[in-house]
Amino acid sequence: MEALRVRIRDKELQVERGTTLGEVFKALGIKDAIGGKVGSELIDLLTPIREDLEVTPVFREDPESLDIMRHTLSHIMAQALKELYGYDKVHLGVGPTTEEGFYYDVEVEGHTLSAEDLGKVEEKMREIVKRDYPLFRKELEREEAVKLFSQLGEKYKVEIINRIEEGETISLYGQDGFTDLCKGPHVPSTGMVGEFKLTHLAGAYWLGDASRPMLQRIYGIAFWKKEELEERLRFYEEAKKRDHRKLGKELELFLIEEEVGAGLVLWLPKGAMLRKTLEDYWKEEHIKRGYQLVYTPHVGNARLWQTSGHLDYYKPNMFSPMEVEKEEYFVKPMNCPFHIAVYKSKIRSYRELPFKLAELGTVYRYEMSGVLHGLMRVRGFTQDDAHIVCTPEQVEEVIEETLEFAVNMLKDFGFEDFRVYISTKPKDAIGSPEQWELAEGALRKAVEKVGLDYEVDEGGGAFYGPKIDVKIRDAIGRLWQCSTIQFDFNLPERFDMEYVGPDNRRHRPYMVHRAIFGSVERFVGVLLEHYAGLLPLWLAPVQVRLIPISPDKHGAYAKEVEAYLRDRGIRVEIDLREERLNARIRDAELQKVPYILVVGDREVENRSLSVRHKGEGNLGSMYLEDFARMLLEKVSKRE
RNA sequence: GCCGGCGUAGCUCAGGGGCAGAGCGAGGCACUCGUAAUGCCUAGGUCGUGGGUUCAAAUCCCACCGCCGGCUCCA
Repeated sequence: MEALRVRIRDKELQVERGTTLGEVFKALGIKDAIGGKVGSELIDLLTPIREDLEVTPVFREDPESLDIMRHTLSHIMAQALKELYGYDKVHLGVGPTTEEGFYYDVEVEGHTLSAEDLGKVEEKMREIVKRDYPLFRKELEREEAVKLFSQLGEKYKVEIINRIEEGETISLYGQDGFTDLCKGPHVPSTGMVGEFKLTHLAGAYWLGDASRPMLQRIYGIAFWKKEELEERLRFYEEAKKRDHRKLGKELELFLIEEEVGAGLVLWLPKGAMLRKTLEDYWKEEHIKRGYQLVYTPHVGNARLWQTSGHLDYYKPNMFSPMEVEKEEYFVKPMNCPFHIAVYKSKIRSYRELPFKLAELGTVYRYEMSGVLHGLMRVRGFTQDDAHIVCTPEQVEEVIEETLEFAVNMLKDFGFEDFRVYISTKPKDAIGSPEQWELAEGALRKAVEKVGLDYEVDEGGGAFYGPKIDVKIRDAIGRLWQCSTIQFDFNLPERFDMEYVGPDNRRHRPYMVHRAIFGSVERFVGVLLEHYAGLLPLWLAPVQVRLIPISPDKHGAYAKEVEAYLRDRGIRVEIDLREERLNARIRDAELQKVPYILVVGDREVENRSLSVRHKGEGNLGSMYLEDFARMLLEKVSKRE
């Protein structure tokens, strides 16, 4: 019998081939291990040892243990479904773990699962957990496996088996009367799982392929500790409270309605004010940094979109054309062809480069109905777009400046935590290797110089050039894609863009597209969720709400205060309703207005204000002039 | 686009073959009030749209539109 060596920490053990990891741990007196790690690969206690190994035990404290336990829960869920709806009726797809739990894609013959079923399934799962069935693991030859799963009626599993590569082990896991094709790892018995809850139900194409059948996906979340599970559920509640669609309605910021059209946004007065503040700031910053602002049309001749290549590659996302004087026109899905037309309006010298054009350009894209989502995913949106045309020598500096600009602007909106992704050359790319090398090098150097960590998505770039994406982390930890800096080796060729160099010859420039917010609509959505609707003073559509205690007696003074503040650019609203003071304060609080000014006899007499701040509460009395000065100071500092 | 759920007053929602409801909001009246909801009265709905079943449809069935959760897509 062949002896194998297993190293665990400082211990080494000689074992027979086929001994399981669980047996090894037991022999070494290692208790409570959930599984083991070999390199970066997780194995479980049921896994037989076939070669010399160095194993690190995984305990409940280790984050990897969650993955093992969650995986078993997805099997327990599958068994529960089979027991409830019949072993021959439930056909299993895939059942992997997720970042916070697990799911299983299933098809239940003759029954469509609905939300009410989740409770039943959960109950059955708890039963299986309580019975504490031991799990078994088996290995099979391909033919045997195909035969077994064909007999079980598991058509999707058979398909998976046929996709497993030659030479790979085909393993089964199961408990009680349940067997599943599975790579593992698992906990050794159904009683060893943590706290869980089934959360929701959704459709999912088999293998993510729209031409394949649609299965039902049941999602669950799972943690070792009840508190962790509850914390996660609270997180969902919190996210729900911050939902920008809900806040947009409550704060009267925007409206999306059927009568106008799906995915088309109406900005209500308060939302429009917020947007204006944001856009004014954006424009000022761009002018400061040497960008030139332009305005371009909403539609363009088909020939333009032919030249740009959009009609060849992007047409499914474009709104249908309209005919104008026997020619086709398209509503723009992007601004680039127009900006290029601006660039090409005269011969450009190298002395003009880098040439930076910027526009808050509203584009329209035909998005599939199922993906629309509040302001985050719409059919008409405003890109904070810019195109930078430069020489090869300038590329590095341009990218660095652009990235630094983007990050600083996002910081001004209160975002501190950024994730940067660089996407490099894909297989079917255009452009020369030198171009790609220069561009990718510039992207890396820029990120490093700005001092950000980054991940590289090898081969994840567009065919026409590499890019940097910046994601921001919001107040409750979610990541949102915002900025993009994208090289384009395609359009300069297609549009035959040129500049005259110091050698008096014509050269092809480099061009980058870039956006900082990405889309103004989406960015406003992210801001609302980040701040839970309580926007910073400089962005708040209404900064001050004035409440005269008696509109009759104190209304005149309140109007005077209103005019004084408005003259100084402060966004102020006055509440003259014949309502109780408390009621009006409550309304202002619910509208999340940063400052509430109460004026009554005392204030009228000494020309002061009683100041109440959202969050800090009653701040006491201030003179009007002092208050205005303080407010303007805070606004200018973007507090 | 696909799967499932949902669509009732401006908003949040109840009702589920037999008279269309509540709270908030809106308008009116009274109260004249000092830091998170004063009371009373009134108006407001083709029950998403169209078709069908039925003596009778908000309610049951079909189609469409929209929304929600996902899948997919995002050169």
